[in-house]
Amino acid sequence: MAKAKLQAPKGVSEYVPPRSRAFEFVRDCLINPARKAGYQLIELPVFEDTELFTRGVGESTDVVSKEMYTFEDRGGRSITLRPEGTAGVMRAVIEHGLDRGQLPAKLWYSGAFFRAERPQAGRYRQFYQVGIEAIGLDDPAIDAEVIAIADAGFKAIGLSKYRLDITSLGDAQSRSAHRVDLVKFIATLDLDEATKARAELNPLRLFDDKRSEIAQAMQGAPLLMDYLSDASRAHFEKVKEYLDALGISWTLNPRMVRGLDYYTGTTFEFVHELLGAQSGIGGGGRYDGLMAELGGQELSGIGFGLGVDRALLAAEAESLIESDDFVSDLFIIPLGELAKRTSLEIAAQLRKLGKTVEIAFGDRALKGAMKAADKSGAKYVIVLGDSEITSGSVELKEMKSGITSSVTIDSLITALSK
RNA sequence: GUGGGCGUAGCUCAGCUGGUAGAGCACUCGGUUGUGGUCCGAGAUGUCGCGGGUUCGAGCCCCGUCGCUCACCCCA
Repeated sequence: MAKAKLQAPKGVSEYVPPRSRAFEFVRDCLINPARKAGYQLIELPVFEDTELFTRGVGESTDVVSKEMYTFEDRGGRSITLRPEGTAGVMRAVIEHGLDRGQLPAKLWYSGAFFRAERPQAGRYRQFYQVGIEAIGLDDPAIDAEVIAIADAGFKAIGLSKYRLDITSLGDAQSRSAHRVDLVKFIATLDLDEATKARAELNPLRLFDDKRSEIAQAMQGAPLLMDYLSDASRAHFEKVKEYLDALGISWTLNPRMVRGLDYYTGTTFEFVHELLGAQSGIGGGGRYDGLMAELGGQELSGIGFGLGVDRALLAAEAESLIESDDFVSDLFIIPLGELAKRTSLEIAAQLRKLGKTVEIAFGDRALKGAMKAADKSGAKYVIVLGDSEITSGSVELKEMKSGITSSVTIDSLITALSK
């Protein structure tokens, strides 16, 4: 194409019809379980003070060190397009005193997030997540419920070819004991400079390296799971027990690593089998130090982020998406100027009563309009001309059967509701 | 940041050892004066990503460039 042609910025996900319908469906499936569990909407800005993320997410993470969209606003403040949801929710909870009321505070959100990465299948620079956060309760039962809510979302879509990985990162005590031994172990490995630097920032990251020589070398590394304090272990055992009781199958993955520094205790990840390299469709965990880190009270929290784009990709990979699940109740074809006006009135009436109504504007040939009606998937069609308006009755055609019946315009609503 | 693949109509793609573009789908109109799906006919749509080079001649070969895509690092 010519270079003057405008196009979307690199690596963003866009959803246009008809696929946008599937996107909407997937997103709603992921949101509804949270609503049913008493979580309430929190709608936040897509940009925040950069410091929120450097402090909240952690400077050692790739997300913060090289993937943030950061810029200066006109007042010279450093602003960043949100790369994830939890930090912003914590900020708002503290700012609005939601942590002073009934606990836990249970919130859900849905929207766009941004990371300046090299795009690939299932990884976009602007992507969509649905997330929840439960703040102020460290009962293992809520860990299980949070996981169950995510699972219910995926199941509502119809997904089945995925697994749930869980582990516990323990409390601060558990982690520092493990870290000492892990660092010692890593020091015995022969690593390139970049990997060494990464290990220094967060040695756990090496567990997630996909290069086979690294994975092999890490086989004998000490596992955090073996360093859990009694309290952390007991908490984690309970979580597993509750998941079993819920009939949610899980896989213990002691090598699982999450990319954000705030995670503690229970962490989990949903991995889909049919996706490419970016197979994580959702994940989350506890973040018991985050509130305090951001200047709030010492409150624990747990939450998840689910990838809407990836869940859609997964649904398509499992052939779950029906191409035409949207249908209008009625399609009106007006013939002439008066009919056009009357159509608008009829449509407005019926829409007020809850019907989905489309009108074929543009004075096209009747055959073309019928074709458009057919394509739209409308259940019924009426042709509205002068004779119909004067007589007050129309031929209501049921598209599927082709049968028409004569009904008065005033009784359309009852005819459509049959 | 690193590596591979690919750029031809709105979409999916074909285009032979170089001879200045084609199919299917979709779209519009007609066959059928105010009733869709099938069928038949007609029509519209391209600076072959862009720039340069080789050649009598480039969609095809060469160089550059931009874009897309997949993978690595990492993540939803």
